[in-house]
Amino acid sequence: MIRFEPPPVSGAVTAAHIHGPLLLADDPETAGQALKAQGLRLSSARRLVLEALYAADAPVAADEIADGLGGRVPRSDLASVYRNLETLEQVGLVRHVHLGHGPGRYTPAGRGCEFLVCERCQHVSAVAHEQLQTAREAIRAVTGFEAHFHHFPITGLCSNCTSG
Amino acid sequence: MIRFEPPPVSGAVTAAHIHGPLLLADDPETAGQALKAQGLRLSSARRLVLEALYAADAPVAADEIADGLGGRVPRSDLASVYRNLETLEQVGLVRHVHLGHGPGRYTPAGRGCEFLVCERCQHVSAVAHEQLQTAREAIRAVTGFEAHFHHFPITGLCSNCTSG
DNA sequence: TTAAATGCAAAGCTTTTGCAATACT
DNA sequence: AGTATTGCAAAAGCTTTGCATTTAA
Repeated sequence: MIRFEPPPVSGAVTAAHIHGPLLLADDPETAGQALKAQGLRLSSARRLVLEALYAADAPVAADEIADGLGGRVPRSDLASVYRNLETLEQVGLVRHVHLGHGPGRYTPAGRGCEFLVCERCQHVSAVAHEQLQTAREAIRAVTGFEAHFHHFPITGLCSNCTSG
Repeated sequence: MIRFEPPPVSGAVTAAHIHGPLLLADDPETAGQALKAQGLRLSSARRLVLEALYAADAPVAADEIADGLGGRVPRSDLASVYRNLETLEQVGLVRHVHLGHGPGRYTPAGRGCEFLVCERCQHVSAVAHEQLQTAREAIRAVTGFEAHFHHFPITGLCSNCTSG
């Protein structure tokens, strides 16, 4: 295994994000209570972000939340959305992923799934965390690395695109 | 396995990049000849980008190339660097990856390695393509998905950070 | 009451695009 | 000679920051 030092030059890779313990909340209300339990305020802007995250059936971008998710929730200020997403992520209620180029996407944390993105058809699917256990062990055996598959998806070809 | 449609809303995930066949060139000169063999011109700006890519020992960002890699090669225009990196990638001579937040990073293609990034210490390491074969098979068995691990790194904890 | 959070505006960073001038073949 | 490519400048897309005002506790 080749080892690189962390990229040396300007614009070096920054900490992707800090993984604290994740909080499992099944709905915006529970998540809101968890927020308060952390000593943070549950403002209407935050409630709104939580509602949007739980209303969506897939990870959403900040500007989609600010735009009110196409009418499903009230619109709000983009900068506040970003700030609140960051706060929620620090507290462990929200997780943010990159599914390709374009904006980062946010989703409630604690749901224990990882994403697969097809390079050919761009289809995004999700696998339960445990389903990747064998793969994780294989990687660990060979590299000593404990793979999480959080934050970035596994890219490749979906079953449709390999068989076709 | 849960399936999502491709994210529906504005700013949808865009094609990460198109994987044509990769070209293996061991040095900038060979790569340059491969370029010409494709009917493309080998300009001095392109030569420069190739030199920078091969001079670096890890994937580099476009602006680092434009800045002359800290004096190791002549400086050049950032927009042209981006355009040339895209051209080189289309031809299969260059591959571009994301190792974290911050700018994308570029590296000669055809070297057959994938990247591991530690979430705790941000250390970047590279594994030979074949070393991940077992992991790929495990993923395929469970999900039907053919994992490539190109483009995005595997994130998690390096052996240093798990044992510590 | 008062510190935390908001909303607006402006800036920052990465990447793309338009276009007249240049240089590769 | 003719066209691909360049270099500059400007814009576009995503995210962060400053600051006066509002609001949750």
